[in-house]
Amino acid sequence: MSGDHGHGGSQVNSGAKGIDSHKHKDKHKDKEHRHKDHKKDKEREKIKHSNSEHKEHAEKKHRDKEKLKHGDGSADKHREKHKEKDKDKERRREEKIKSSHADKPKKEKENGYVRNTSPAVIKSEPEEDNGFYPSPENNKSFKREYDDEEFEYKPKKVKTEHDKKAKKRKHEYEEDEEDEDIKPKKKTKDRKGADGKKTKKEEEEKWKWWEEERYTDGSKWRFLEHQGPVFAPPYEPLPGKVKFYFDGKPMKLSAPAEEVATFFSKMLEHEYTTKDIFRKNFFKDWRKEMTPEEKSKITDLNKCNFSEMSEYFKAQSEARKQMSKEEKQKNKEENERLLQEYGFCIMDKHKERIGNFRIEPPGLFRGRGDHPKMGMLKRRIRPQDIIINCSKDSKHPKPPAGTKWKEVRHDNKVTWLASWTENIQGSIKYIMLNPSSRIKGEKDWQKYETARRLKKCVDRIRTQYRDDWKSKEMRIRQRAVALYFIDKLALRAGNEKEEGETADTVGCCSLRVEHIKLYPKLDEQEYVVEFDFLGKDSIRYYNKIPVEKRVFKNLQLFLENKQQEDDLFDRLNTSILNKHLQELMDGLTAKVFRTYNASITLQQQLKELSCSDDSIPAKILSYNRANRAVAILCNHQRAPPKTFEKSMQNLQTKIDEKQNQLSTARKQLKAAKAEHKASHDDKSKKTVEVKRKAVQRIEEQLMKLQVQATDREENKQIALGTSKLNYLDPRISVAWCKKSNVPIEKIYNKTQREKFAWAIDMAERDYEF
DNA sequence: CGGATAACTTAGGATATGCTAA
DNA sequence: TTAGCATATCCTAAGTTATCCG
Repeated sequence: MSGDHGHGGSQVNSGAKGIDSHKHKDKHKDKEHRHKDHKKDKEREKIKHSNSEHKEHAEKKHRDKEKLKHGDGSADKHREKHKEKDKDKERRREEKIKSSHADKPKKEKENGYVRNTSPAVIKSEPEEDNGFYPSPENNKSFKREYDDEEFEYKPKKVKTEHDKKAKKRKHEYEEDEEDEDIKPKKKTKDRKGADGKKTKKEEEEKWKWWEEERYTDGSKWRFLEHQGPVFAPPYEPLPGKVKFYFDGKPMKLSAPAEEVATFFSKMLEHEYTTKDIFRKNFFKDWRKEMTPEEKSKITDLNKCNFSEMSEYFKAQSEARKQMSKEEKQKNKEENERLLQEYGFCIMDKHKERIGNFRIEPPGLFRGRGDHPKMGMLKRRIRPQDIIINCSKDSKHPKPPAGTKWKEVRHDNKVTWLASWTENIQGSIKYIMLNPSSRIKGEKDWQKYETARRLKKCVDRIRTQYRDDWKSKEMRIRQRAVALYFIDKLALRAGNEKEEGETADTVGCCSLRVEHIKLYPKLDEQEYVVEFDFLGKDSIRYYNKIPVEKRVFKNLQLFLENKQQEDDLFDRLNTSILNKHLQELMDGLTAKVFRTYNASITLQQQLKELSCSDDSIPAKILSYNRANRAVAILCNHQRAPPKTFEKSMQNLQTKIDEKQNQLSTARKQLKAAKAEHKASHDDKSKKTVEVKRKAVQRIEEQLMKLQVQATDREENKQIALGTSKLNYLDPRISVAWCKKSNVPIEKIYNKTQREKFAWAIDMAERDYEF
């Protein structure tokens, strides 16, 4: 059954990224489309969905698209609408908060692997909701018990007393409280100074959240205190000597206009400042910042000369590089101070690192790929734009002097500390914790547990979707073929996107006719499908893959009577797909397949490639190759580093040198041997040994270099980081390290070890995904 | 029920840091 | 000691998914 599902790597023939990755650009030239029409279209589509024939459906969709090309360019309407929406949002949010206390959890989703939560228990919750479900079968163990096979865990006894205390303690969570949770820290403190190895001790005593019980009521924390975000530094006007010229004449700009001009000048080197859309968007937004006089004068971007500004910033960054050691040190210390002050929060008695405590500075928006909004002004975020989230009983962060927060709320059903609405897409941005935090780690762990549950039923699911290829219902067939692609090719789900708001990219469900080509016969193979589309981040996915006859026939059917720009799966979207998946397995969604296939591939490949008597570098090469197979499967590409050729050359030079060294050493060894044969004395014997050792050492070094070269070459266009960080169950890697006697540091750097601390701590050598 | 959207994960490139060889 | 490069970290855009709401 699963024979069809090897993800060895060769099947993915990734196309070159970069230059050609944005080639689909002019497809939907006229992107000036309007909300209103769109709405109507959607309404019409509703009806369609329920009863129209497939053929009609496709045609209609197409017609609708055509229609979209004649809009009234109602940008203002659009904006107005946005405002109203914003107000609406806020109102809803308020209501939500108010009612959130009454809200009982609907589903015990928070712990995907906690499956046996009984409703009876929910009802019997005490008034003072402490967030844990009392477990009937209490265990005395301090460790959270989890069973790899069953994905259950039994919470230890709830300590209500403990929790009340926490509330009383309010602002004082000094480490010297008698609380058992923080005792270890106290010990550390005591030892400081007296013990030279204090940092090591501290690390040993890091909090093991994975040995504690989790919240099962949907709350994310009990107590949250932080300092609020760090704002972008205010704009510093240019020195008078740095001038901007319009139409050859110097012109002093007002501060707001000047600031926006500097954004542009800093990007002058980049190719995209030459792009029409970029320039158009920039100029439009820039003019909004100008005084009426400026506006009337500066009428044409082409007559603007930013070069002095550009030179000035180049010089500045050069100067920064040339800074003396002391200055650099000073900078570093300042950064460290900021980090210490704002980079941490207290969540439930533990100090946790914040991921992004700095507010995004203003600048020009650069979307990826062919983005219709590139060049627009990303406005400066002020305190009155920020919503703070913290617990009621915490010391609330202070807004900068003379300012106010937009709102301070206390919503413990979410994990963010602060949020604001960004002005380009109107989406919300958040300040959240670092991946090493409990709240992120638990979620990550849970993600892999869900994937492991998929492992257990994937055969059943595969059987089913193969069966569904034969369904008499079009929607079922489409669903089944899409799922097959998601499973076999690790495609993303592919939500619909609003045209004109973002780059034109697709995933599985949003594939269009133009993205695939069918070849009944290609070279030696039958039933080949060629994929060519831009996926997330406008990274090109290019792949030719033989599929089963039935899939092929279905695809032909789906394509009937459709235009290039019609949806391949016109009866499917991510919502339908995920609903179906949910029925197949609790917690199953499209992306779980990516996680599952990535992790299982790593495990398989490691088994296949590893050789126990390889040297460490060779083992690491094997690991990287296994990792690479996953990266190729998931299409994690990167632009070849600018210095790639050079660095390869350097490495080759080193190899050549090493080879010379080796032959010299070998000659010397030979000579020494001859010498020894002649004289048979102790001294010459020793020399032989020394020389032999030298040869061995150089051989090893050479091998290491060669391995490194291979690795680097193979990695030219492949990014390993994304899969390592997001798709590969870290316990597989940890177990492999233990089995292979490879130090974990060779696989995970410091940050990664912090993120995966839970896995490093709990996975044994025999761990199986 | 479907569209909108809040919340959160995943993503590649840019920039900073720090190590090594000259 | 420092330039040059490799690696780590930062940054924030772009996805997915569940839920909300009319």
